Amino acid sequence: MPELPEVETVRQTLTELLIGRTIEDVWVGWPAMIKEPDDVERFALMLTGQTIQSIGRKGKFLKLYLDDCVLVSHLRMEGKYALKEAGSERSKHTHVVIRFTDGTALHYADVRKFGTMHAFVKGTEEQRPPLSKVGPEPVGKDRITADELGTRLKKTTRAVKAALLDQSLVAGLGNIYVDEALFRAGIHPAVPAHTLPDKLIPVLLSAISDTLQEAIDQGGTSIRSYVNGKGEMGYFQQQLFVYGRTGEPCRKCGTPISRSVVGGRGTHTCEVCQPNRVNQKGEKET
DNA sequence: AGAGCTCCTCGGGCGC
DNA sequence: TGCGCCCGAGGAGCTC
Repeated sequence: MPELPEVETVRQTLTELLIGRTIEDVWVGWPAMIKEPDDVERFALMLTGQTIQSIGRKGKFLKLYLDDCVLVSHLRMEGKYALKEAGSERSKHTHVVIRFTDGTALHYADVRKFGTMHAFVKGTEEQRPPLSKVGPEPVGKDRITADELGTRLKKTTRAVKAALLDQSLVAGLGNIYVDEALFRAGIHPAVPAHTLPDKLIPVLLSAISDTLQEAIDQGGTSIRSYVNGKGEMGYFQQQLFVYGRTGEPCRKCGTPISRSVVGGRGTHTCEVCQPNRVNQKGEKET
């Protein structure tokens, strides 16, 4: 499932593959995934004749910059891009095909049909949803500061995991990396965000940033079906501490990894390495 | 503010 | 063993 590191890897591979290609026409087989403009014909018309200039990313959104417009794409659970020869057969789950003038075509496939695409006139995209709602980046030179992260976490009583999954609080974390980052920080996912001690905030930010950057360096995590724009798998799944390791020994202390539900999401923890402060006070059982 | 529902398909687990 | 059913997986937008 693509989170920030997978989207960043896709951004890098699509950059290699697509820059300079000019769109001949656009086929849409599942109109519901086109969110802007609301008319699919106009969506296709906006892209036709445009040349891909560069590809950016904001949180988990890809931004394909064309001459006059920007294509904003979210892969959600299982969205995938692949560059093919013109005339290549569409798979059962291919919902958008962008044909280029040079005889190649970009296929977008998505088994669950959860992915979305928006096309905006260039320059308006950051002011409009969905990009206007995306919070600060957790990696890179412009990443959120520990002070800012602390301020934001103080404002909510939700479980820290639920808060970190909120893309408007901080961008890019999904279910895999939030569990991994909280393990590395030694913080239990169910701890209410506003109760986190100040001294733990920089520890948490480093854990988030390091986890995501290491995953980017490994080409992402291939848990279900993720591949980058070239069809290659990632390797970070080999470094996971807790995600998907229910019952297996903790890599730090040997305690079996537990599974619970926090904020409605399957959650993986080492109950020894990640003490639940609420439990320690005896106020609430997990 | 935040919990709960919705979208969607597949595959795993279960019962017979 | 084989078939068919049900439910869980989950990001983000929506409602209440």
